[in-house]
Amino acid sequence: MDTGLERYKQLLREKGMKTTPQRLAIFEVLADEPDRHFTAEEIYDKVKQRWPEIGLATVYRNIQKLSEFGIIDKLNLDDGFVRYEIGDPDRDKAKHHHHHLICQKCGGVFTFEDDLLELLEDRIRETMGFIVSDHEVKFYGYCRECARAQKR
Amino acid sequence: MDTGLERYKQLLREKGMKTTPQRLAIFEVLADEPDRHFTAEEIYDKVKQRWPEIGLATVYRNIQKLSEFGIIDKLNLDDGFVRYEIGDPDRDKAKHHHHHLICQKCGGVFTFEDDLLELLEDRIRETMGFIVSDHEVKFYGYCRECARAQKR
DNA sequence: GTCCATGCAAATGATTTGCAGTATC
DNA sequence: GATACTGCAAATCATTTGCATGGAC
Repeated sequence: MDTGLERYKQLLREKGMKTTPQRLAIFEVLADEPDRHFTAEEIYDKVKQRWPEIGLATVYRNIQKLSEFGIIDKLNLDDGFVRYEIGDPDRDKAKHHHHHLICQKCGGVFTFEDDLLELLEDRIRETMGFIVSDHEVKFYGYCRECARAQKR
Repeated sequence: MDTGLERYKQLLREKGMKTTPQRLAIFEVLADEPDRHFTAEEIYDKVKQRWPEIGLATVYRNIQKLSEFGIIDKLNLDDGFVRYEIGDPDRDKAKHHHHHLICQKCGGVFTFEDDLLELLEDRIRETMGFIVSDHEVKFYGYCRECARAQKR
């Protein structure tokens, strides 16, 4: 399975950055579980299983780079942590058709694919002259499970 | 002009909270400039002009309450500060038809009114069983001014 | 008079930074 | 071998909290 590792290595080379094992391990942790939304600390713990000597600062420094490169996406769930998830490997310059649904009961985070927002972005350009290049959309509410439990 | 002050006082009474001058001053700062997105520190500075003895902690404690009551809205622009703006005084239970456009060049924040998202929310309920009760939508890009400047 | 609220200072906790040693190219 | 990277510890900085005093009801 192509996890994008090679592409990542190449990108590092292009940028004059070195491919350290820690750096690759961090990437792999994110790439291995594309549906999770990792805290820096969670990434740290996960990487530590294979690289016990790694420091938390290294994780922070690298997720920052990863995020700059657009390889991972930042996500803020307003719980005091910045979270990260691996980006879609084959988005050229396409928008993220990817929103987050946050359950206010169980705290679960779900994703929803959609492209309705492009319509909205067109509308924004037309009426405001504002050119949208990215967006972040969060929906708060109750997931299927919790909504069902609530109804009784 | 009805700023909602009276309604706020009444709400405080109902909740068994006291109407201290600091508390009202904080509310007024937010209500006076509905289009601004205030940092806690900014609110503090503003209130300080009339109440020089006020403490920053008091501001934090009160905006937290205000936010719980739904009187002001939290807003995270990912710049390391939580921001606040006064909510729409006559939303009963209506959703916010109010999105934020953030210019990546000048840092300006604009608002855009729209109800297209309700369609999306219906779709989310139908396909995922997730019941949306609120949302936060941010668009990043270039404002009219900066887009124009960029083009040359 | 009771109880909530305030102001101050100290605590917290996620993230950043300085620096000396280490590994990659 | 030069330069970027790491790990550690210390620093930052927004926000929270403890506590004694003060004010609203």
